[in-house]
Order: sequence, then structure tokens, then C-alpha cells
Amino acid sequence: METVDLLRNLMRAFDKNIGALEKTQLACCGATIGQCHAVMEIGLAGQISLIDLANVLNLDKSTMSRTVNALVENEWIERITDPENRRYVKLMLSQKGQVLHEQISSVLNAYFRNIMKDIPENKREQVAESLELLINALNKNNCC
Amino acid sequence: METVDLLRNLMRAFDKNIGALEKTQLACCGATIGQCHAVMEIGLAGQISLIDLANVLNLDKSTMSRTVNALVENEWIERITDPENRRYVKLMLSQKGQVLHEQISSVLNAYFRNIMKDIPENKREQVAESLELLINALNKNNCC
DNA sequence: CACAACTGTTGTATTTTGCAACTCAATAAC
DNA sequence: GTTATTGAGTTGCAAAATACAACAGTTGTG
Repeated sequence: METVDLLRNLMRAFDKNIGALEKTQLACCGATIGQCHAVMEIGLAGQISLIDLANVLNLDKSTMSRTVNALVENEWIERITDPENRRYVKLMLSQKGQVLHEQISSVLNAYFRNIMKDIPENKREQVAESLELLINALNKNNCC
Repeated sequence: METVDLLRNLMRAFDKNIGALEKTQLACCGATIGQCHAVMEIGLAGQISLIDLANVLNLDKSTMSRTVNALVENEWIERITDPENRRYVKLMLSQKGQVLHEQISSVLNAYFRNIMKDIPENKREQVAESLELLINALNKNNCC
């Protein structure tokens, strides 16, 4: 099979798997899918502005603003106005948010560990190296 | 890095890339993102029932029913009632739908070819084999 | 100071979505 | 053979997600 087709198949498989995972496992923590996505990105970034967060998640800033509102109301994140530039508001996880972040991480890790079990032991190193190459290629690409 | 982390990173990179791709490139054909997804799955299956399609796309059958309505109204697909059992309705692409399917395929192929350019030539075979292993693992997994 | 540029919020309309109740056809139960 | 049950798909409805546009407040530039 052509590698391009493999990438399309992989994308499709991810779509389907993650879609199912999100609907069954992720919403269990009390947060919506969108809120979970935001929490994961904020946790990864450490701190991030609303607009940067919206860009990462491919959402309009107004949509993002409302999701962030909900996260603040649930005390999962905190808004910290930059004293040096009061336009900027840094978003970061609260302690409660860190717990949520870890819960979601656990679900994802368990899920992907399960996937890995189906990959032959002697191939895992090769797969890991390949994934790194692919991730780099995807991250480098910002065509659109 | 642990392979589980690589999978999480890969999922995230796909999410971001495909999200951006869908918003900028895919809607150009006059169909919504959801309609494009449906068209791609119907094309892949050849023919498929509404409920199977809903399951593949992780959507409620009512949501699917409405999307299918729109696709039929736009003459991208056809509903064909099974004469042997009038409960069953097969969905399949019309000629116009096949054109759309190919348009979307072209966009995806161009996009993924571009990704592949960033993977060193001498690693592509290894990457391809790894992707096949991963796709199989993902498809085998139906935990949720 | 005036004006542009930038971050974030709010008003509003549209779209997407899921649940529940329904119809219609086929099959099973009796 | 009549009735009950199952199964596919539709529709009513309400809730959630989303984007666009207009806005407020802040900073930098001339």
C-alpha cells in the first residue's frame, strides 16, 4: 500500500478510536469533551493565552472564551492577568485541574498501552522511531 | 520517550493538523465537514446502512439521518431500499458523490504527500511497515 | 494626543447533536 | 392467524457547540 494511503487509514483509525474513547471514557470526569481538550492543552503548555489556546484547538476565540469561562467556574483553571501587560491573561491549571489532567492522562495511557499490546515486541522500537519521525513531520507542517 | 507518549503526541498532532485542514480545505467543495466524513465512509464501504454509518462515525442515528437527508438532497448519495426487506436502506454514492469523494481524496492525498516529504527517503519503508502495524492494532481494538 | 493593533468578551444566529417518542416493516410467539 | 416484539429509520425537541460581528479595554506608534 502507498504510504499516503497508510496515513489516511491511520487518520481514520484514530478518528474512530478516539471518537469512541471520548464518548465512553472521557466524559466520566464531569467535564465535556471540549473542556477536556482545553485542560490537556493548558496542562501541556503550563500557561497559555486564550488566543493561543483557541489556535491550538482550531476554535474561534469566542468559543474558546466561553469554554474557558466554564473551566474557571468549575475551578479547573485560573485566569492570571499579566501585571506587566494587562491585555494578557495567562491560563493555567489549578490544583483541581491538575488532578483532572492526570485522570484524563490515565485514561489515554491505559488506552494506548492496550493498543501497544497488539504490536509485536520486536517491532516496538522500530514503530517508536517511526512515530517520532511522523510526529515531527506533522508538527513541521503548517500549510493551512 | 515512551511509546505510549508517542501515540498521545501522534493523536494530538493528527487532531490539530486535520482540524486545520478540514476548516481550510475541505469545506471548499460545498459540503460541510460532517457531510464530507459521511461521503468518505460511504465511498469506502461501497454501500452501507444508516445505522452502520452512524456507528462508524460515532454519531447518533438521528444525527446521521439528518446528515444523510442533506446528502440526498444535494444528490451526492442515493437511498436504495432493499426490495427483499423494505426496512433496509442502502446508502451509496451517486455519480456526483463519487466526484466529491475524489475531490476530498485529492485534498487528503496532497496533504499527506506533503507530510511524507519531511520523512527521510531511507526511512519511509520502515515508517510504512510501522504504520501498518499500528493501523492493525487500532482497528483490532474495540474496547469502548 | 490620536490612531492603529491586539486580547479578550458579549450579543446573536446558526449548526450540530442526542434523547425520546414515533412509524413502518419483518419476525417471533402463542 | 392474530398479537407481540424487534429492528431500521424519522421526527420533535431541547441542549450544546460554534462562528461572526461588534464591542471594551490595553498597549504601542506616529
